[in-house]
Amino acid sequence: MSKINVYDELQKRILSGDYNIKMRLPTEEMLIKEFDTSRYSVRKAIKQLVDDGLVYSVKGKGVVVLENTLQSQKLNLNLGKIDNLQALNANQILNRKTTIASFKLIIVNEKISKKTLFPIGTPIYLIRRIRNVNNENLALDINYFNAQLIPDLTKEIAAGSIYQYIKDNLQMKIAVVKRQLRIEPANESDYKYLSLKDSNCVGNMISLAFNDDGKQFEYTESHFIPDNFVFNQIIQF
Amino acid sequence: MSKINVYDELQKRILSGDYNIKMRLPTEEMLIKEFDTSRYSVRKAIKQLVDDGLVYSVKGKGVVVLENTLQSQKLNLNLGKIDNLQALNANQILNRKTTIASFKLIIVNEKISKKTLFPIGTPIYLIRRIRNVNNENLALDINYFNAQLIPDLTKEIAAGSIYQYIKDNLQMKIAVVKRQLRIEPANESDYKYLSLKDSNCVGNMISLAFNDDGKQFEYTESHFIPDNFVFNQIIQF
DNA sequence: GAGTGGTCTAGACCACGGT
DNA sequence: CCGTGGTCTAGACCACTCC
Repeated sequence: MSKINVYDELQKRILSGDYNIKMRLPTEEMLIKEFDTSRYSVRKAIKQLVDDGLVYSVKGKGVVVLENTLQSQKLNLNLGKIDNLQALNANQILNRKTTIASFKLIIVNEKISKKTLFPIGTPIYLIRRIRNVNNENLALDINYFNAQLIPDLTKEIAAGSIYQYIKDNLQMKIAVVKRQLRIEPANESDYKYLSLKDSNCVGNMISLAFNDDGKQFEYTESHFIPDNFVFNQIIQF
Repeated sequence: MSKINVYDELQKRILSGDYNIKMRLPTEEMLIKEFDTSRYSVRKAIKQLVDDGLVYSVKGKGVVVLENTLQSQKLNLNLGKIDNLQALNANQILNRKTTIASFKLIIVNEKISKKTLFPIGTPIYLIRRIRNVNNENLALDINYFNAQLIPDLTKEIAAGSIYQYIKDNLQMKIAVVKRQLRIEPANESDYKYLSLKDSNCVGNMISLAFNDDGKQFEYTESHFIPDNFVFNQIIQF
């Protein structure tokens, strides 16, 4: 009999409501016995469930199952881990298209350096891409890629997935992405490129991406039209 | 000689640039020796640094220090852990005021239940509060508190901090808050209560709060005017 | 006081990166 | 191959909750 994964099994039970009545998980000791494993493994699984926002550990009390796990899970279809466009609601997108609005190789000056955190003098690809879904221009991505770390970019690559290129062709590992979201008045190019309709604001998601050498290889601003994306967060106290 | 905290010490060194040149932390074994502690404690400290977005662990390679830690830390003055208003940029707020726009005790109907996830029939306090900072109405909070879990609310309490009341008077522990942020067209009450100026959009931060029994005691929508708050996130791959 | 999760130690083996 | 971080086990003690 092969060992089953503690996390998968507990998640399944929680989501199917097996623990809803008493609002508690079995104690660590009971889980150790049931799954015939060590305390380390049980605690690792519980830690994952806590990160998912399904349960909460209380010292001296037990592991509490949060209410409305099923419904509030919908809140938590986390904006994926890959491409920036995935910040959009990815449900049944029928027809998506990427258009290159501009593609340049430039050198970082003081102004750009201040914004992107790239050192002055760094060569970078500056790419503006329009994300069209079902005939609406939902997002304008303004990418700054360090050309020393991400060399030989072309319009053709940019029309597809640059992240795919980074992983498959350059075999570079993406380690961490830091993001900040703000709401801003739409600027000239937002009006030009986005299907803003009556809105005069955009969401601006700023991303800094780092590879596994700790080097920042990307600064990106994604300008989104309202009503088309969500941003989730779980805070533990 | 009392033991120093591994996390605090490593964080201090990273932020002061001690490891920037080689972009690596010492190996776990070296840290175990230096701090005269167990591998568990060293790994716990590193885990915290990873969560802070300061470093990244790579198997077979080491713990890599991310570039621009100081600058991108600014990105990461995480929207605090307490009251919803802290989603605002909290720098040097001179003069803040809360005004109660409405205060009602109502019973959850089907429509409200669908939105708030409270069961139909639950008594709730429905409170609308205007957050005024330096003579601008920056946010409109629409709170739904389960009146069985948060009893005896008054306008006076609501004019101050309800979270303070929950913790100090009710001695209830807040366990988890799940949040979702969207951008929406401003509605009638947004125009009425907020200093929107020319903008016709608001940020809408939806919060579900749970106590340490796993019960959801709050559903809140915070409507913010643009340009006045940020939302941060760190994603590990 | 009994039972719970949180911290910590000591040790083993595995999987991956770079030489 | 060696050195790295990742996983896992077994066991001890601490801090908190609740009766």
